Amino acid sequence: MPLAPAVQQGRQKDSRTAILDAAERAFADLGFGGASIRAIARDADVNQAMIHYYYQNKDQLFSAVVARRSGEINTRRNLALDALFDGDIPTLEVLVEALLRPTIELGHDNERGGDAYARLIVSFNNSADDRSRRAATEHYDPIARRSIGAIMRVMPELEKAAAVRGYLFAISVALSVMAKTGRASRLSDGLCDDTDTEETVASVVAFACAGIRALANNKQK
Amino acid sequence: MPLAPAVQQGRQKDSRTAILDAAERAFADLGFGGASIRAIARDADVNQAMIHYYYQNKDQLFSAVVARRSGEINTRRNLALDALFDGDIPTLEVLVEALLRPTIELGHDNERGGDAYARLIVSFNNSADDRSRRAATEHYDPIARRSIGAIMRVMPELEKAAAVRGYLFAISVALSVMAKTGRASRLSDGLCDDTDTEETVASVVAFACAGIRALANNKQK
DNA sequence: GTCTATAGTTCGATAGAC
DNA sequence: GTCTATCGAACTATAGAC
Repeated sequence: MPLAPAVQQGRQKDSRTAILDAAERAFADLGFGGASIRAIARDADVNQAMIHYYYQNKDQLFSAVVARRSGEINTRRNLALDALFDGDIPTLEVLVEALLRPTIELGHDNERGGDAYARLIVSFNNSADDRSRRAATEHYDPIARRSIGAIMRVMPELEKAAAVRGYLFAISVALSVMAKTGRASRLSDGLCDDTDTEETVASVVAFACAGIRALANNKQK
Repeated sequence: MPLAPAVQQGRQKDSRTAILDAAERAFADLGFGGASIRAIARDADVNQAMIHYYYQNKDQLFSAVVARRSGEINTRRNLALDALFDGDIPTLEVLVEALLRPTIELGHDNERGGDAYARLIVSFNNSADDRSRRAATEHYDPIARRSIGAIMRVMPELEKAAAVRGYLFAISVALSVMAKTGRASRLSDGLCDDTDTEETVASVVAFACAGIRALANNKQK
């Protein structure tokens, strides 16, 4: 009796996500160049040739890893922005929390491997090679533009250059918090462990909002 | 007539720094795993075997790259801290600027290759592999502890956990500014190019100080 | 879809001549 | 110190059987 198509499809999907999960960890921990398809296949418990069958080559595998996560973050952010601006203009705190929460929560979701993607996004967000630039531009520039526009609506006195800076500064803080691996607790001798998601969100939001307001007062040029 | 020792020594030193410069660019652009000793040797215009002769292996070459820059930053930061606390307690703005300026200025010093090191430091500061952790712990934890202590002296009402967070947030903003490669100007349609070092320092300092003060008001736990 | 086998590169590191 | 030559291992990607 041949395998039912449903079962085959189920196994396909499992293999595909197992590959993405393993690739995400590998790219995050070893970088694109340091990660090897062989090791990813071993980690995902699939045959090496399957990775080429599903994703053709290493570059497209990398793209698939980024696309999966950015899609989720962008969807959540866009929904939050839609909801925020359908009535009164929200406060800066509410807006910034809506922007940063999806990112920080994903980074704290270790069960789903969010910690690995956190390190990965920090890496390509700060790298200058073509592959990294493409990932950032393609997957994150549109939502960045919309977010900057939202900040300017909430704080009309902020010049555009300051709003861009404020957004980038806030995101960099949120990303580094996502990717931090024991550095906070090491430096504080265990006093500050960053495990508590709500406490982390509150700290980052407070820090970023005060910073953005300071950029409004601190006249540039 | 044999070569004079002075000439030989001069060439040695040039080769060593040429290797470090090329390695810094390679590690920053391609990651540790993606960089190859062969390509570094080609870029530095030295024989491949010379890299092993001077630095034994890839890991020790990486260490040497990090040590060269961190030594400079740490020296400048320690001198600044010594000077700041020999009389009255400085303001938070003065302290934060003293902490961040060496880092930001190095990142803007493209002629000396500081932009490459900027990307490199962001990379290992946010990575979880042993090599990156070792680089961060060994070269930057001591000055980080001293800096956190200084922040607490300037703001006695700040709890230690908040001071640690404030320091890490401020550093992450400064580092991401160093490493940013056209993203600010792309998102602002050229309005904000981050070429002006003084303007950048002023923005980051204003943002970070306001953020740290907000952490003091925002009672944790 | 799944696998083996392998072609074709490139890598880090070393040995040894000069 | 500087170089060539090379070993042995790892890599990406593909061809082709089932």
